[in-house]
Amino acid sequence: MSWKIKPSSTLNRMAATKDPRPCSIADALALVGEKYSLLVLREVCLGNGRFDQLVRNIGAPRDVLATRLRRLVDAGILTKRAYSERPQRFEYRPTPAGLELEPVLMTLKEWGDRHLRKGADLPMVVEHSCGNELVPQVTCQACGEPVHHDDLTAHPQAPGWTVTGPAAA
Amino acid sequence: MSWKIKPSSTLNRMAATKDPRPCSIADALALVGEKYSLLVLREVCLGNGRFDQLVRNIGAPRDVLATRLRRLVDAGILTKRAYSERPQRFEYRPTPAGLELEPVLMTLKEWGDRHLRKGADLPMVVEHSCGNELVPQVTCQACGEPVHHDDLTAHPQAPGWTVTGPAAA
DNA sequence: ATGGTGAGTTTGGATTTCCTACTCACCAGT
DNA sequence: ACTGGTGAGTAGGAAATCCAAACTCACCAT
Repeated sequence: MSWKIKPSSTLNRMAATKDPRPCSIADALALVGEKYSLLVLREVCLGNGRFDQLVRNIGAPRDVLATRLRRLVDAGILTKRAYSERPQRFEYRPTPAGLELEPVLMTLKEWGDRHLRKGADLPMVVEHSCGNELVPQVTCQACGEPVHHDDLTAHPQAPGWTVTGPAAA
Repeated sequence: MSWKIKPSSTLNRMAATKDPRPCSIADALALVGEKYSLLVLREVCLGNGRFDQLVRNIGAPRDVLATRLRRLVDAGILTKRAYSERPQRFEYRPTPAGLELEPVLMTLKEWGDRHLRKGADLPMVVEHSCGNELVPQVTCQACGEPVHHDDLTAHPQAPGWTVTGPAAA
C-alpha cells in the first residue's frame, strides 16, 4: 500500500492541466483520423467498396479494416449493403456525409502531389467535368477568392481557446 | 520445430496479396496522419507553437508530442527556433509547406462544423479578409466552379490501380 | 470430393500509446 | 542560500492497438 501523496510541484502541474479544446477538427479526426480510415473513404469514393478490394488496395490488416468499417458505418459515413444474397456479399458505399469528406481527400492529394512528388509521375490524375485536370483550390464561399493564411482571423467562441499568433482575434 | 507447410488455400491467398497502391493521399497521411499531428498543425498555424501550449491545447502526452514534433520538423512541415537563449526556449512554426496544409484543416473543420455540430454553437469562427465568416469551398482552379463528386473522373497513371465505380476512367 | 471466393473472426506476438514521474536549466521571491 | 515555479523535454512500465497468419462459414464450380 503506497501513500499516494503527490509532491506539491506535481500538484501544481496537475492543476494547470486542462481538457483539450473543443474543436471541430479534433472531433472530425476522432471519427476519420484513425489509421486507414481516410484511405477506406478514398476507395469507396472510387467505387471499390468490397472487403477484399479494400484489403488489397489499402494494405490494411483484415481485422483492423473490419473495425474501421464498423466505425465508419456507425458514424453515418458509409453504408453497408448486400449486392448479393445467397452467397451473402456486401459492399460499402459513402453516404452523403461521406461524400462531403471528399474535399479533405482532394486537398490532401493536392498537397502530396506537390510536396511529396514535386508534380512529376503522379500515380493518379483526376479530371474535372470542365475538361481540365482537377487542381483543387479552397475559396471563400462568400467572396469567391482563394483563401490564404494571412487573410484569416480566428475568433474563438468557446472557453478553452487562446490564440496568440497572427491569426489572433 | 514446425513444418511450416501452408495449406494450398492459404498459398493461393498469399499469391493474391499485393502491395498497397501508390497514392499521394497515403503518402501525405504517412507524414501528417498520425494521431495529434494535424492538431499540432492547427495550433502552430494559430501561433501557439510552444511545447507546453501544445500539450495543454491538444491534450497529447508529452512524449508523443515530442515524437510528432521531431517528425514534422524532419518532414519540413515545421521549424523549431529559439525565441530565447539563456533560458533556452523554443517555438515551433509552420514552414511554407506546413501552411499549405491549412486547406486540409479548413475542409476538416467545415465538415466537423456541419456534420458533428449541425452548424450551432461552433467553438471557433474564422473570418476572411472580405469581412465574412469563412466557409471554405473547394473549386476547380481551371474553371473556378465548385467541385462535386459526380464531376470527377479518375485516371490511374501508375500500376496497382483499379477503379470500378462512377469515377472510373 | 476438392478447391476457390468473399467476408470476415481468432490468435498471439510486436509495436505504440498513455500516464506518471523525473530531469535539467533557469529565474523569482524571501 | 533555499524554496518554488516554468519550459522542454526523457524514462519506465502498464494498457491499448496493430499486424500477419490462420481459421471459420457459407456458398459455388468442376
